[in-house]
Amino acid sequence: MEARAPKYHLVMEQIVELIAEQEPGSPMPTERDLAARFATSRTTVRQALAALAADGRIARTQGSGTFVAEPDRVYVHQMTSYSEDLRSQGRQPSSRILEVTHGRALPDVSAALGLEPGGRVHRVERLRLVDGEPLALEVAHLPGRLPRLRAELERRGSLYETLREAYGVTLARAEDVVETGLASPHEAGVLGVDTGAPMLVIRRTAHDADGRAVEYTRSVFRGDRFRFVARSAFDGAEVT
Amino acid sequence: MEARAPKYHLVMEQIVELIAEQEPGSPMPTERDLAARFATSRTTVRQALAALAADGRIARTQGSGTFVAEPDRVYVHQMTSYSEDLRSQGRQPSSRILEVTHGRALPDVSAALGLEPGGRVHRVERLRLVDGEPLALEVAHLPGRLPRLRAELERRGSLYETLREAYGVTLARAEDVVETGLASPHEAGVLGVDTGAPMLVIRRTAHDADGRAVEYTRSVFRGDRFRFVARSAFDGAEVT
DNA sequence: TCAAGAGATTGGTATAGGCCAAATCTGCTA
DNA sequence: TAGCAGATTTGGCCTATACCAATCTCTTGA
Repeated sequence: MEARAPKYHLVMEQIVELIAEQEPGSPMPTERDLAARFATSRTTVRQALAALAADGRIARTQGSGTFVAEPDRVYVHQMTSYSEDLRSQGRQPSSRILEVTHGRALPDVSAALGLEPGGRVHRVERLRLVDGEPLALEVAHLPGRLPRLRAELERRGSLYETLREAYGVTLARAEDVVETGLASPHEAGVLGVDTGAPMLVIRRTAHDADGRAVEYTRSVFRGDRFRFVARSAFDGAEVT
Repeated sequence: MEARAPKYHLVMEQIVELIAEQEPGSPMPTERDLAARFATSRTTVRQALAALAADGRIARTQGSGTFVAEPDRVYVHQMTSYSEDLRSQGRQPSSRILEVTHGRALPDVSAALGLEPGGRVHRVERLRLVDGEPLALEVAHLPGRLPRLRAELERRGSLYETLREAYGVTLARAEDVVETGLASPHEAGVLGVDTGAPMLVIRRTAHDADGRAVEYTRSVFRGDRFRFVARSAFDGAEVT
């Protein structure tokens, strides 16, 4: 039942010991040095380093080197306002609109929004930052007529505020499905992570008070930094 | 801003097209065949296949081959009983006790439970299965005196039921922190996934009505199958 | 005919090395 | 002294190959 540990995992553990007493920011030996030190190939070292990077324990910069890192965790509580939540942690949230389009919905989107296949939706792609650093890439899909959406959104910043004030759309309830994903090249590029890095994906479907689906949003958070916090009062629920 | 897509990502997309019309269970070309077909190295093909396996779209068996798979998703709602939730989805949940120990808590555990460093805790390691297939590895840490814990737990199956009925411990509220993780060799072995496969990790801290921490549990779910669902009523919360 | 063993096939892991891209350093010139 | 160009360093990506482990198929013997 006990799986044999691959060599790169052992190397990873050795690297953890190596950096245990190092201050965040301090440089580590190069990949080539680590390979010589651990008498292994550079590829094996790279696998070990990738796993540590996925956990935010090291930061790797091409051309510069690999550095010990303190995981800079961001916690977001489900029931609270994202921005207020971050501010209460002393963080500075901001966001940037990357693209706003209007076109046919892909099958998963139209299904989530209860549209007929190929129905038209507005698509808003935003980058979410904390203290100026990218944290998440969010693509919202919104059905219905939303004239001048980009301008209205740029004026207010908040998508929900925009929906409510500019279009009379008020959200009543939402369902978040949390899962893992691997960063696509596009996501990797805008978030400053590697393609294939583990990400925390949240797919939200929100409905208004009449039960109409008014939003389907897929958000991809950096797995090394983001933590989703859900609280519950007990009724015997045993999630685990 | 657009990152160059690594070759393995392109190969992955080609493989997706290749299997788009295939039935789940149907065999795919071998790694060596795919490498020849896409004029690339087997290592690059393997990277592409690993990404698809992480999403549950293919199943890889050493010595046998690689097969198209239908992601067999399991959805668990935060506010409901795990077992009842699964049964309502027509699934058959079960669990198996792997190990029950009593010893010194590691620093993260003692911190989570508000114990002094090295304080003693009971540790219960369980495998969670759905329809006979491993889904999660769960390690619960429980403070206090819990005599004959293993026997009591084996009698009842449910940890919370055991705590309540055998030890008078009733949980009042819990906080779940959801994050990504990579499967350790141990986790990989018991869950039947590869070391390093992306996992959804839920760390739960539960308190009783007096605010005492009575449980700290880390659960590691297969990222290719497990989805954590959280619902909220709106108060302007904008998680994404 | 069935079971066991041998051989073939296929995925799993690792090595050695090459080449490219990003960052940094060094040296030269204005 | 500052800026720029070139060289160097270091991480990022890929190739070719070898070997091992798990599974499947075929052959042989009882």
